[in-house]
Amino acid sequence: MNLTEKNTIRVRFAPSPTGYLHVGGLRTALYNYLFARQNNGVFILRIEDTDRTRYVEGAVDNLINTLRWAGLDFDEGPQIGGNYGPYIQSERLDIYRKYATQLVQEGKAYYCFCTSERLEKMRDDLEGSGAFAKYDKTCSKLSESEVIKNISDGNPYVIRMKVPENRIIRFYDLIRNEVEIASDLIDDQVLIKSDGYPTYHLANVVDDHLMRITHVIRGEEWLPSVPKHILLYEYFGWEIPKLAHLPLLLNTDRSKLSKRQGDVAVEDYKAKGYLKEGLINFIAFLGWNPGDEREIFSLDELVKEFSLERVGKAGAIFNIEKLNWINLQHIHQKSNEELVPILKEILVNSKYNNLKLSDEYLANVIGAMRVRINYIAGILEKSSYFFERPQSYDDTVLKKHWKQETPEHLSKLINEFSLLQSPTKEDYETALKKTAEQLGIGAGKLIHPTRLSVSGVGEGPGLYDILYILGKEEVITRIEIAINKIKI
RNA sequence: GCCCCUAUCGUCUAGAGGCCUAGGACACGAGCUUUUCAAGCUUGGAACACGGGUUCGAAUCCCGUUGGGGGCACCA
Repeated sequence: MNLTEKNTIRVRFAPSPTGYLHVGGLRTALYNYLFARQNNGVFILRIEDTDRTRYVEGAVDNLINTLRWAGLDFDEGPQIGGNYGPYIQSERLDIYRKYATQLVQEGKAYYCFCTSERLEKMRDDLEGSGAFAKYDKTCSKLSESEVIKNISDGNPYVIRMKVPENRIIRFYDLIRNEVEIASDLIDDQVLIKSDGYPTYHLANVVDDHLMRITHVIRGEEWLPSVPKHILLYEYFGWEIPKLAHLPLLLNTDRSKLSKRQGDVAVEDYKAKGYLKEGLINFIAFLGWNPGDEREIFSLDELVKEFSLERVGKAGAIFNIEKLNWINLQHIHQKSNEELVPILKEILVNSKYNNLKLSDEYLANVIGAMRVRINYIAGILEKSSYFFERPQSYDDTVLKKHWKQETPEHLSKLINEFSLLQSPTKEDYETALKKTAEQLGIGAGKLIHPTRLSVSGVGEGPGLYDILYILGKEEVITRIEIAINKIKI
């Protein structure tokens, strides 16, 4: 290992594969990524799948795909490997056992044969006494022969770490500065579970050390367990990485961001047609800002500007309206053509999946709707008439703009339209205004009923844009249908 | 219950003792534009949780209170 390698900054994102990538997880991954990239460091993905009961099939691939979609490419991890693998904890069981056994031999950990029933009862008894329900260390007093007998009898066991009494454990956090916690408040943490898998605490410390992690950047929920980790680093004689605990992402009611109160899975936002640029930009600003008034950033710009020093300490509410606005700013920065693939994917997953529409048609639709939406699926929500004929006609618009004489006016308009040869938007406009003039009425008397006829609603892009996109034949057909269907 | 973290407009935040009659953005109101709806532009209202210190001077430092969040598992 040469000097440069030795000083390389190495960070990791270490999710558990319990389903989907949470937006909070995305932000943690993002901050790690930004920190790594701006320091020419290494960004590692490690899968923490030590809880077999929560493992979800396919979750690892899903996690990786979502991370890649967001543009957060990792340098070492599952599928791509690296010098410090394997990067999936369930494939490293022998490593954890080796280190746990070492601690037992050194008297820093011990076998525990207490049943979960006994532990539960113990906690129940302690409850109400006002005390913190800590393990009573019964098994730490077992003699070596008792331990050997238990093991040879096949009694299930865990390995617990010994936590010293009366010690104040101090540590420095890059975001929170000095933090101190009394060791008496820390339980004799289980290191190896009875199923042979390690707990988070052991696996995390061992892997961070073995993978040469220099900075641990993770959610604030881990702050209270840092002392356990510090103790483990001490027991092993390892250097403690720099720590940075990020403020939490919150629901509107200020509780930790969770399902039930809106979408929390990154893939849900992707499915709605939020741009990765928009989501990343928004999420970067939940807890960080550049210190000036700029708000729209690309991933590369974030890499340049990001700094852990500027990360805030208080939790931030995930405010979808701000996301919508930021996403729109990023939509502004894309051409219609660039957005076509996103629209296509949404259509494929919609009830319009059988439609065969040209890229040109879709680009035109995007051009017409792009300032009227916040995410691409909004096009289907607000202008389904580009994909199917109106199923109904808006009642309010009907009452306001559909008069006794309207059908007659529209018939005249259809005649005028039918004369046009491959009409442009301007041709439609000219034809409509000419018809209005001949009828001796204002253009509005034709515009509103025509819009209603072709779209079924009273809002949306300019009428002539809609007519142009739909095409002459379809426009005439739709107006005819409306004349026949609408009775007042 | 105990421990830890945290506290500027409704929301995201700027602010590192005087530049603050607290700035920006989202959202909201008004206007302009537009024979629709948006977008855009202009504009308005809106906050230093409270109480004590320290200091010539505090949103900024200290202490306490209150509020909020997180953690206390053979889950991560």
